[in-house]
Amino acid sequence: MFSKSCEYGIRAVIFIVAKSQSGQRVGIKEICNDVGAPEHFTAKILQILSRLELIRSIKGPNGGFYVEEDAPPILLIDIVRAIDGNKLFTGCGLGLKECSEKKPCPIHYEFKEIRDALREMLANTSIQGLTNDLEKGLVFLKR
Amino acid sequence: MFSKSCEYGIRAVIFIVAKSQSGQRVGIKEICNDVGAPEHFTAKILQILSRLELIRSIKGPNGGFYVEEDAPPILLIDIVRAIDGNKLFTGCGLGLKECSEKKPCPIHYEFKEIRDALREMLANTSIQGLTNDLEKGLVFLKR
DNA sequence: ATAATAAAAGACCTTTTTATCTTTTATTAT
DNA sequence: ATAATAAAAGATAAAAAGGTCTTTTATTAT
Repeated sequence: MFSKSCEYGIRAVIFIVAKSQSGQRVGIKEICNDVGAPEHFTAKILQILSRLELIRSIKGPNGGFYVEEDAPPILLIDIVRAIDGNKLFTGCGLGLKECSEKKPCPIHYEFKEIRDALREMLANTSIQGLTNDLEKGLVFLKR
Repeated sequence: MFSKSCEYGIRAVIFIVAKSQSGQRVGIKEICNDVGAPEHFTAKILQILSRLELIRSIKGPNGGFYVEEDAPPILLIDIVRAIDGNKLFTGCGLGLKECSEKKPCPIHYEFKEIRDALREMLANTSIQGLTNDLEKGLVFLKR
């Protein structure tokens, strides 16, 4: 469904947000250890998110990744869009270049429903909301 | 969402079923022309479906691909399973190896809903049902 | 039997994705 | 200023997905 990049990205951001809520910055090493992701690969993904200012980073000692206290919630869809683009939400289910209400592919309407439900879900789910369960140990990020 | 293989496979089978309904067999060339798919690549996909007996093929002059009149409906999920496997229906949204009700990832439940809806849709949609709209020109397979 | 046709199979190539290793840049503490 | 730290950036490599080309096998019509 999502690319590896996106999976790592989401997992990393969940971890970063969780740590930020207790006021800590986290280094890429710790992130990748705790989230089970390849370090340099994930670093690049976080760079993208950092450039888009979805997350923040600071270099040097005591540096690391974090999100600001008063930052608006990060939505899953923000991360997916940033990393995988929005072909997932707009592309044809059968891979046709031209596929629309006017010239639909055979599964256009069936597929649209699923896609819309997915987009809705991603647009309504904030990372901040997910970290609660994580801290309660109800939910896991590794393995 | 689906792999290219799967997209080509579905498109090809829709075309084959449509032709079969008017009693014609179709060669791989005609299929790929009409469906806009790479020939040899698609041929291999159809071989897989043929081995699984989702579709039939006959070699030699007047040969080609077809489905039998009285064959049970081919469901989208049959094709997806045959080509992409069922990771789409069982895999974790965040790519965790271990992710279940007992040890859920942070988006386990949200993701499950979408995935189930997708599976349901694929399990309830038959190729035979899709070809009607195709013949009526309501729906398209190329471009 | 022979030639023609069409799928099956195999070898190979290209592109994209995923992953690693190295160097550079920015920041901090000493 | 210097050394240490940590992200950013760049180069390279491995793996997977996507795609092409050639040969083989089965079938049919002549």
